[in-house]
Amino acid sequence: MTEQLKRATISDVAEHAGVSRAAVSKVLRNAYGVSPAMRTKVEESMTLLNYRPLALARGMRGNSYTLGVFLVDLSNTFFSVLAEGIRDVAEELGYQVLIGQARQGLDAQQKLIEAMIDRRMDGLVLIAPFGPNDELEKLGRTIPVVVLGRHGPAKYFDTVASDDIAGSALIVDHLVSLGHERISMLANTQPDSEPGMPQTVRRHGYDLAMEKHGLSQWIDHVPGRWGTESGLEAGRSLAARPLAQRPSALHGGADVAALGAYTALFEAGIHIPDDMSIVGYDNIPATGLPPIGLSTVDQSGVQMGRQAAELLLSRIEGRTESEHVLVSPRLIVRKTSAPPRR
Amino acid sequence: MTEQLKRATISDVAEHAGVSRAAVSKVLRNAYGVSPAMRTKVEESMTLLNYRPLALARGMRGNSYTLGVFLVDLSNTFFSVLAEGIRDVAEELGYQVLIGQARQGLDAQQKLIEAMIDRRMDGLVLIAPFGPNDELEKLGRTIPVVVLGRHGPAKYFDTVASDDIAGSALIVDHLVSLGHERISMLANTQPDSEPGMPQTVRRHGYDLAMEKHGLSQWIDHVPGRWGTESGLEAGRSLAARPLAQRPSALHGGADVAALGAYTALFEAGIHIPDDMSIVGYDNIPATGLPPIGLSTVDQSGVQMGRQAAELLLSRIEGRTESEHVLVSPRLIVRKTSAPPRR
DNA sequence: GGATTTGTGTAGATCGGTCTACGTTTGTCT
DNA sequence: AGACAAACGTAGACCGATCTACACAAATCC
Repeated sequence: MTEQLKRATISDVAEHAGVSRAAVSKVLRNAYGVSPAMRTKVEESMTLLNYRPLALARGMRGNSYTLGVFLVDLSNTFFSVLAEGIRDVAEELGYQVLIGQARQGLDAQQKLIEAMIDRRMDGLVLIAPFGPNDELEKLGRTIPVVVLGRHGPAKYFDTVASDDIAGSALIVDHLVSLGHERISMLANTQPDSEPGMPQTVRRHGYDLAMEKHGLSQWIDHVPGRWGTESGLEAGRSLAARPLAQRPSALHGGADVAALGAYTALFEAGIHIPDDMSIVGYDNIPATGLPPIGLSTVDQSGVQMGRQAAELLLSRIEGRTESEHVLVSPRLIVRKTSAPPRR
Repeated sequence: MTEQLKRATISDVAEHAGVSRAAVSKVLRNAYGVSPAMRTKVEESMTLLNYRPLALARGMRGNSYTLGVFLVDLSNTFFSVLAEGIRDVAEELGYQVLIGQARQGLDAQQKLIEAMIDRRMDGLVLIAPFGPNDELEKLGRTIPVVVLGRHGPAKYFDTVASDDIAGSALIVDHLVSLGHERISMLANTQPDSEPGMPQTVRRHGYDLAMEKHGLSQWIDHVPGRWGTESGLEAGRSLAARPLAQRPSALHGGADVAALGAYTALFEAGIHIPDDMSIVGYDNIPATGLPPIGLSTVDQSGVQMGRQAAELLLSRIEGRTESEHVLVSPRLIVRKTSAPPRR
């Protein structure tokens, strides 16, 4: 049984190359003041000794070369697509992405963010965080932060979001063009909703679009949160309404909720789209399964993830004025939206 | 604009409490040699100064209190359920779980694992890793490792897996009891398959079950990998077969693949379950959507995740003999399995 | 040709914890 | 009472990098 070989440290490399530790460190960081001769000499020793710098130790003074991605819900596959986009960009620049998943609740979120700070991550991407904008501003003054899914403006962090006003308009326009008038929306009415959160903006976009079409009288927010569970409940509550008070079409708010509602309505014998049209939002993979074929709005998650990573890295490099990116959504018509039967 | 307050260090706490840094460290680690008086004194100072130990610095000598979860595919929602189980247990014991997602390929996997080691994680849970068992054994001698989804035996790491032999038998028994004889299986035929991998064991379980029922002549492995893409292709290849060579039922191997096949067959006009029955494996959320209702095998992911975390933590505490846990799967009959039409 | 600048390399402090070794006090046993 | 062990607390090295300050040599300037 061979003894576990001790891994090489920067001192080992320095000794082997016959230079100082500081010199090796410079090579490692591509810092100024290294002659070509020295660089090759050191690099040879590094490969020879199979040296890998200990990211942990680097983090003590310099960068940890680690980015944290904060998520609430790993089972929302849209979020995992975002995470992929982030990873792709980060890896190209030698950063490692580590994902943390928080339990529900503001407390758990705070804990996880602290845990990431305590591990000296160089920056954070927050995907659909809860909580007031103030808190995020405070956080943004402590560590570089990009928030994915919340709209700007913000002073101390960047944002990348889908243009949710436009997205809601796409949905309402589409449904109206099919002949619908009575269009409800699954509105995320979490108690701590803030301006800029997608639920707030999408709801507002829905209101605006309805007004634009002269359908203000039919504006109807079905309360709940955006998750499968809550979508189920919302669907049941719709099914329980007397026929005369039931909408002919539904803006699902988010795919996970829309699919939940779909499920509940289906189980109640309400046929989609004959009895009711449904359009979701996010274009998660499950929406494409053909027996379902949920019409939805696509936000090109990978692209958004890449954008977020680029912003975060440039912020780590020193940029201080905040930037706010809006991505144009795209309507995807499948099988759950059709003219009302009437 | 208030200046960002510097965070308190262990020295600040020590000074405030009028004790040595070593003493504070002892309190922090619940180490031996702390009087009750001293403990309360130190703890008061800690809360007063709002002190949080820097996990990064702790990792330099002691534990980093961080567990790494390695994943290949974040969009496989079964994996995210596992991750939740791991997190729940780890958090109770003061460990933080961070998830790393690798690109496809052995190289990318190796890189990610190294990155986790370089961040001094205290232990790793590998979910469905690629690669030969030897490599994992070598890894297990470097750092505590639990492999989720691969069967034992193994000397230097623990495993938690579904009893895939039993799971495959559940599927075949169920289909046979419905009257099927010609039962094919989507067999994951990745080039680097190793004994102990779920794809290997489930395929073997299928073979055994078919033999048990005297159906050896119908054993049929449809080649591919386990992913939506590959499932689609497999489904198309099945649809392209002349009717006489088409199975009447399909063991999907894994839900993601089964849903892919479902999609392709559906699009080819083959109706499920009238023309063909399909049973998946994993019970991912999408299988429960009512218009689909994929029959499948449940492995209680949260439970498996919890088990894995418990094993990892006990290994970190010093256990050295490996343990291998097998979780009993459970058949879930929904709507995609029915008697053959004939 | 002396002064200044530029390029290259090093010594040693530093980050914020943990750990070992040891000194001091207190308690227990004969 | 003296010997010995247990309990408690501290000093200071240590983990593996980065970073600041500075020394020295070569190149450039007037």
